[in-house]
Amino acid sequence: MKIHQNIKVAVDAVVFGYSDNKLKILLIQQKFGSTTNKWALPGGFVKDAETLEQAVIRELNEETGVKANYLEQLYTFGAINRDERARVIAVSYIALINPKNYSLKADTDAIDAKWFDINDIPKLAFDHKDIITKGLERLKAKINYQPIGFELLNSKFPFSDLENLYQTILSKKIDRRNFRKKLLSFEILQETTEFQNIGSGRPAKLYKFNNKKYRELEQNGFHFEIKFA
Amino acid sequence: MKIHQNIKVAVDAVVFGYSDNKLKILLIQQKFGSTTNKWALPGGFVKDAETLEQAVIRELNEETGVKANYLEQLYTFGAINRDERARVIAVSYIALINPKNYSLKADTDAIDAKWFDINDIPKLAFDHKDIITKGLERLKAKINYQPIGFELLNSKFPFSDLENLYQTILSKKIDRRNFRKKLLSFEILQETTEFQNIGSGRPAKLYKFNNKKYRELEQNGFHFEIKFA
DNA sequence: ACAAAAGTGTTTTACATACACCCATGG
DNA sequence: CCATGGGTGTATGTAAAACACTTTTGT
Repeated sequence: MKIHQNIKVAVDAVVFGYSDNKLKILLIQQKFGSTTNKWALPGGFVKDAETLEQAVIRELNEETGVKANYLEQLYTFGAINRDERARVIAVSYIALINPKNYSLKADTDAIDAKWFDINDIPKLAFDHKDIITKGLERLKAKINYQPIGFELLNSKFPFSDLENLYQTILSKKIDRRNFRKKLLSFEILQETTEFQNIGSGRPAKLYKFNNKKYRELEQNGFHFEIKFA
Repeated sequence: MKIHQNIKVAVDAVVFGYSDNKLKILLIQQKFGSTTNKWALPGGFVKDAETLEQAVIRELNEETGVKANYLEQLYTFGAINRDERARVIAVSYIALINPKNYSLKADTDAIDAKWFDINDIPKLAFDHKDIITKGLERLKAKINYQPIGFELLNSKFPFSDLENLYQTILSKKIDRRNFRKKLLSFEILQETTEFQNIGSGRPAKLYKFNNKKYRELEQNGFHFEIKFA
């Protein structure tokens, strides 16, 4: 096969995290190199002997030290001049992680990694802003018909966390009673015996997402779906 | 930028058509070359100076002579051995066309192109079967929340065509009265004064999809959505 | 007159929405 | 006892689902 093609393949990850009731994105900064000082999505070139997914996982680990619980291909960006240095197409992914589970290795020699509030993203390299926009759209759409929000929370969480998560991501108020009623009706949340005590207010009962139950229900044709006008 | 990467980038299209009340897919057959006799999705390598989308459009035109009204990126397939000859990643697209608008140029020297019933797909090259599966999933999901079905029909069509299209793609019976009521409630269908007379039965009034009206409504927050258990 | 497809309304059921007060704890 | 956040039920509105007969044409 003699094809003369000079296109490089990269992967980039839009990593979402949730903490302090805010939706965040994980960005890195090359401390040295051609794009110094510009923040960018974690990512890099795919190796000849690894799949796209392996490449994202590897790059994420190398650059930030995190491992995503949830990883999903987002979109492939192929504009001709998205990288001025060469023709590079970027296969992008979205990842969900719980920031509390990792301390970013911001101390390595080459790279700084930080969480940024989704509403306070700095100027980014390449077309990474577009990738984030697309990623956010996907996230907003997806939490309505797949129970992926749990990936952003602690494994045991109070109902209010889940509620705030949805309100934050969708940027809208949701009635507490209706939300709770709906979620509980799915029977994929498991009540624990534990409580969380913040300091003021009544302690909140903690729940767990029952993934096994969810998969069972899914098999039987159940379809997770939330609709809040 | 010195990256030693030996990965080629290709595009492939899952082209859906609808005729004789059947959902079809457009496949090509290399008459000569390494994959002779195996049917495959139309597609090919991306040129250095064209975008991914331009590449699909070009390949589609070269190999089959069709031009898609609707084209949407589907997924990027990056398994390591999906093509035994080299490492090739495939950015796949789905396209919708009305087969009646094109006669396939099955007469060219190198390639045969044919419509295949979705339920009667031959053995395919590479992982093209997987790509079709993914494409079909996307199509099934998407006709429920975007008015793309019209792209598969004549610009003026009887209600029964639309109804059959949905029933065929979703593989389920839909109540005629409820379907009609729902679609009409959106006010994106324009009644024409024409009728279609098949030969037996009462002639059917023809409708047009009012794209302009749809875009207006969309702007005002309207969201096309069909739900049939 | 009959076969074939188009066209048409009403009733029932389920789910989404709207809405406000009491409870348990810490300070 | 007050501030803070957690927990709960009901009534109303709206859209989905179920369901069968009449109309228009060709033969």
